[in-house]
Amino acid sequence: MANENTFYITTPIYYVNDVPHIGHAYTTVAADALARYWRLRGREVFFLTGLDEHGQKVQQAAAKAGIDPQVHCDRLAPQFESLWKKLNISHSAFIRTTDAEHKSIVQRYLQQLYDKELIYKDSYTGWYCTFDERFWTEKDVENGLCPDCKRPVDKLSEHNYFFKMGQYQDRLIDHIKTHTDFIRPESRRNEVLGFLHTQKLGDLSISRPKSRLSWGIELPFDHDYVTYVWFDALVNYMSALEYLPRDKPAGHRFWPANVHLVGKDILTTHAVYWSAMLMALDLPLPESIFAHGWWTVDGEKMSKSRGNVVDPNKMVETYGVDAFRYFLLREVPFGQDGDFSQSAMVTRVNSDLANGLGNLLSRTLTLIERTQGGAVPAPGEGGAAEHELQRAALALLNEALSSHLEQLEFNRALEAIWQVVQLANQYVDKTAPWALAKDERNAVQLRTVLYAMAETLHCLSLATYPVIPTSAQMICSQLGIAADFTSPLLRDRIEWGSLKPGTVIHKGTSLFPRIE
RNA sequence: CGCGGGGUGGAGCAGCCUGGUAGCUCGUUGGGCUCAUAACCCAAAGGUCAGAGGUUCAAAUCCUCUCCCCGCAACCA
Repeated sequence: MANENTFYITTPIYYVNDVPHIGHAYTTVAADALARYWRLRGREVFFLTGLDEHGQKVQQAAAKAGIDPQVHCDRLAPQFESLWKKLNISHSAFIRTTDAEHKSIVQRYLQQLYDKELIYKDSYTGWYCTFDERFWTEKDVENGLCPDCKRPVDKLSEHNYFFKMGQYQDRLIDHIKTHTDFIRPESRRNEVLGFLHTQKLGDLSISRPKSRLSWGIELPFDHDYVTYVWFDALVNYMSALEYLPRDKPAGHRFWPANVHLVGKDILTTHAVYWSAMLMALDLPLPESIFAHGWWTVDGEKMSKSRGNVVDPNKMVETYGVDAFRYFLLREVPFGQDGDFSQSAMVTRVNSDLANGLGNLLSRTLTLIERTQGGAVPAPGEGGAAEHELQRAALALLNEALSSHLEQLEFNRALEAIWQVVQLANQYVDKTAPWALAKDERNAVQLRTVLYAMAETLHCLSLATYPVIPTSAQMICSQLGIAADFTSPLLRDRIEWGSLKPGTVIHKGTSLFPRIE
């Protein structure tokens, strides 16, 4: 059972040789929103992301550039680190599989399994493409041709080490059946179950001979081999805990992880391989593996050859970091595929952010500035309209967080939060503070309305912080509230009335400028 | 017959499990307001819920068949 005071969330480690795209940004932003949320709730959060730096492609790319693979990795790693900075990602640690500590931990695990006779040597036969320097399975090969480069492949045998994964099939099925949240969303869970029910789970080839691939972690029990991706990469979720948390020795209190966020393409890897590995190592399985969907671009699959890869750096520069973060999490149910387009992006930003939340803040501040000398007024008793706004806003916001955000239903959470924006706008329209301001006899009523507007925004800042942290902070500072979002402001439910009358506002630049 | 998901106003979706006036966002049209980022608020138009058959007093919702789209089908991040 995971610790109730901690929260451990991971993204996959991204392949260092890749150019960061919208998919990388998506997973990482989602993880960040959850990490920020649980910190606000008062949990101790460990949020891990990082890089997978071994393997064929890195070795080849480095060779081509005539440099050492490690130097190659060191040159590429910053493009991810700088993107995370740009996207305002609050990860606790950044692991690289070439870290010396990671390598030795991987070796320790491999040795453990070898000693338990869960790893054995056997011959591996497959279809080998000399050009791509990789094996293909029977099914991949079409008419004896490499599916990638279309050159003829050869049937080749080589010795390799295998992990006895097959024996965990029944335990896996049982675990997935008895832990309904283990694989999410449910459709993916059914897929994995279907896969495990209809096929015989085989053992897993976990090594490559150095003669073919040298850029990897050497097997501790055979120096002629390196371990292939699985142990190297998946173990990062455990190894990081040993050397990256500030108080290293206690790092393991974060295990089992609360959520591994993954793309749907690597679900089997996590749900089946990683789980079997953990079982073999007698370690608890993660609480939950959540597979999100893919983004298409203008209705088409994103690919280098199509040249339609979305660069998150550009999105941040064009639309702003929070607008991009908001779009990613609002546009599509997490778990389903979605489509990205500039026009959808612009529509979202303008109607939800600029016209909605941004404009609400703007009209509130202007009214307070003009009629109250720039200080949040003390409210009067308040009537039915105020009570209804307060009740509905608190209900919606708390519901959005505790039942939607916590369930990774980001789009629903944001939808519910934005209903509050609409309610507030309706309230303003109905109470017409600009009209109240014309007659001194309505002064109390006016103050009540303005306070309600400001306090609604204050509540909104708390609820939106996980997704749009910079803007939430900005709402508070413009309202004159000294909110420290790094402290557990949300330890309890969002409550009404903590905004102090007399607070001096600081109307600044537009929260979200309209995009024309 | 490999397993699974889906086809709902112009666009994107919810509703289907637990049958009973078809809902949301964007867009369109008309009106209101003027505090606000030409934003906000109200209203209207627009759907035989892929097709056919069946169960039922009643079906988008349950059953059967057909057509179309999409995932999964492991050692490919």
